[in-house]
Amino acid sequence: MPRKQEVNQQIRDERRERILRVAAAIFAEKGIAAIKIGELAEAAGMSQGLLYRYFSSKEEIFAVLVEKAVHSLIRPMHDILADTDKSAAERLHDLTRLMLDDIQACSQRHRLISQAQALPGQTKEALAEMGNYLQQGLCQLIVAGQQEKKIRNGDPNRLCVLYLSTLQGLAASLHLFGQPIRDYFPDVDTVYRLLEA
Amino acid sequence: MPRKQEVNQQIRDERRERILRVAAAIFAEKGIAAIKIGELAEAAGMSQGLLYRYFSSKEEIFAVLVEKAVHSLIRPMHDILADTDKSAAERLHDLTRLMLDDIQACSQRHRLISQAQALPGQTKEALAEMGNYLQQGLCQLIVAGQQEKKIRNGDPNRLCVLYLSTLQGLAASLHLFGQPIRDYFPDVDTVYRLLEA
Amino acid sequence: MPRKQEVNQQIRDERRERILRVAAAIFAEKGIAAIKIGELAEAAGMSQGLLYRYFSSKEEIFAVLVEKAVHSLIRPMHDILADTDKSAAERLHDLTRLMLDDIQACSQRHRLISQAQALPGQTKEALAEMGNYLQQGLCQLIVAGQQEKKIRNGDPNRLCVLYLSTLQGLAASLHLFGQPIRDYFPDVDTVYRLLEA
Amino acid sequence: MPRKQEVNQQIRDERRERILRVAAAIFAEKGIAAIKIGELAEAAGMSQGLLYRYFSSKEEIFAVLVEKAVHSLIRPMHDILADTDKSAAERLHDLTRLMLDDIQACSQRHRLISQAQALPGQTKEALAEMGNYLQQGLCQLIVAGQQEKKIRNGDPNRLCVLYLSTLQGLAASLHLFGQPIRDYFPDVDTVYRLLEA
DNA sequence: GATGAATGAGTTTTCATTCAT
DNA sequence: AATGAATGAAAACTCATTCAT
Repeated sequence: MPRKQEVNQQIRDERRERILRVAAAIFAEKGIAAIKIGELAEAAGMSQGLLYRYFSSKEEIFAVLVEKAVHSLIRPMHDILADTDKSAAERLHDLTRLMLDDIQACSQRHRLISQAQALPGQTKEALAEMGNYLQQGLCQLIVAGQQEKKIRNGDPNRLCVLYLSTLQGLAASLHLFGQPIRDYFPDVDTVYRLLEA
Repeated sequence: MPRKQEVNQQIRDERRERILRVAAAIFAEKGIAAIKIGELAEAAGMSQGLLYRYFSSKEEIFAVLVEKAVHSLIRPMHDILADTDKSAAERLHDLTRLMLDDIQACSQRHRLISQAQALPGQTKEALAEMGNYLQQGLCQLIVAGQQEKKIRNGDPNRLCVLYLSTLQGLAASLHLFGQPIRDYFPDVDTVYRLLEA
Repeated sequence: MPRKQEVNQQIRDERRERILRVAAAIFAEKGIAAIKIGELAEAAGMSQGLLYRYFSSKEEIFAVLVEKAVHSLIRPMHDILADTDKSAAERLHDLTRLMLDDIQACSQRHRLISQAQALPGQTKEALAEMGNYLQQGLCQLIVAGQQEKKIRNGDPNRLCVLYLSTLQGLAASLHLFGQPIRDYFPDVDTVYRLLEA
Repeated sequence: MPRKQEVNQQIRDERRERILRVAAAIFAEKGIAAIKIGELAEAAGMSQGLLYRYFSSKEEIFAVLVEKAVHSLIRPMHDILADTDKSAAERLHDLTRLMLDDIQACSQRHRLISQAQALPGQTKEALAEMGNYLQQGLCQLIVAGQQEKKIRNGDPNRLCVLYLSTLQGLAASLHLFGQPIRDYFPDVDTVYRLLEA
């Protein structure tokens, strides 16, 4: 019955995803504190007991949620860094577009990160690491860009912090105020100007 | 003999402030969901019962906290708008400095706003109003600045959203990552550049 | 300063009465469980602390309230029993009128008695005693009336129970349903018919 | 394997009934104010948490208790009214017997009604409606009985009020004084005499 | 594997009573 | 004597987690 096992595994994966998706939705609507296991199980169309076969605790769900959010930030950054065909300035421009698009598509994912402080130490550390990774990668690009004379001068770390904070702020605003922000969401070039020489 | 009324009132005011201060501190450390009435009362050096003479519920404490945070944003904005002696560009520069200083001094206050979604409808609406007020005031200044040819062209609302989001993002980052961010906190001119012509 | 003491005592008496009056009013409106010391003190126009100089506990207030209600039932009964000039039948007729008038004037007082079970043992016993006293007195009158051939035959205790329950029921109904009952409140003769030969 | 749905429902129903039964018993012994959720849960042999799966609040338990009491009054009245084979006088006699028997069997149920004032507005209104229904039905019968010359003359509403109050009073007395009243509980004919021509 | 009833520890909230002034 | 702030014990209520079926 190897076929059966495969099917089983697929069902398991789907369910896991569903739980995470529903959790993200509830979080988006009411904040992290409002995620109740009961509500979550119901919204995911399963019993509470079953939910515990997929995650060992509520905290774990949060942790995975944050981890996924983190990866969705790291992956594009990684790709951009690896894309050595382009100039640093071009890559920063690409990164900016990527991020802005992603924020508009799923602002809650980004916002989730800013609530991670409520989580246990391990997750927080992972988060800090991710922050460092992002910052370091970005710094490299900025330094390279500065050498290309395409990126403005100044401490690259400062530029980094400003740039990343701006992105995070946009995600938060978008989420908190919704349509009014969406209507006036800044375009790539406006944000990129933060970095431009 | 009963205590004199004014003395009483003074004590009341002090206690109320203390509760809010302690709540803000706990929030800063562990997030809004972690504020337990018991812990709060203990940290404020009073019984739980007494705390309920000052606030009718936990929710009310949150609401007041957010409201105060909102006012601390609105007031400086208001002052800047009223300061008609200066040019629009100067005033925007001043506002930027004011905000950055305030964020560095009390990032949790700013961050609190981004957790307001957990609150009941009324508070959320007040928040949205405040957002509108800020945005409108800022837009006026930006339009005026554009006429002075000191502020870059483009839809003023878009600039607004970007500018305010950047500030909020800085507050969030500062809070979330702490010292690393503080070390590279951007200076006024770097942020102001978002607006500059 | 004997005059001063007299005045003081008068003030004390008035306050005591006021507390009881207010307690009775709250009870009337919301039931015995709803009497909160804080509310009571405020409605009586004094501080909670002062209230405790007049009554040592909430329970005591209830006890006194019930006791007063009991006495207001016992006294007329006593008077009627003592009024040996009239025939038993006449006296029963008088008693009926007295009771009905009193119920209409202050139904809550009567109703209070039926909530006395919530009170401590002592008060309950006093209540039981009062019940016995009423029943015995009434029985005497009924037996005398039966000898006069003016009161219907049958076990006098049974008649007693029925008669007293009817009065209590009228008080309860009046209180619970208010005006609709007041409009159709039975007259003396209709009730007296329960006893009449 | 999950329990079968019908079995589950049956367990639920039984538990719900048990809670109500225990609540009624505590009420009977100590009054409505004395019902503590903790005590209730323990007496019903379940945890407090479980109890809240059956009733959303203490108030709701009261409300249901009163509602059930009300229905147990309305149903027999309804049946009697529908029993058109008999004369009005016969039906009133039947109703009287029914009521007296029920009062002796479960006086607390009747007494509960007189504590309904402690409940929220909605329940109180339902109660008033029930009062009206009873009164109207009874009035019809009385008027019919008067036409049959079997029921005494006089305003039927007044007779109604007196009759229903008498029954309520008997329930209250029975409960408050217990055995002494039970020993001398009036028989059907004695009470019926209130109505008889 | 799946259910949802059951638990119980933890949290908020209330309120009679006391106490410093 | 008078106040009303302060207490603390008790109550209501919530919810993550476990467990019998």
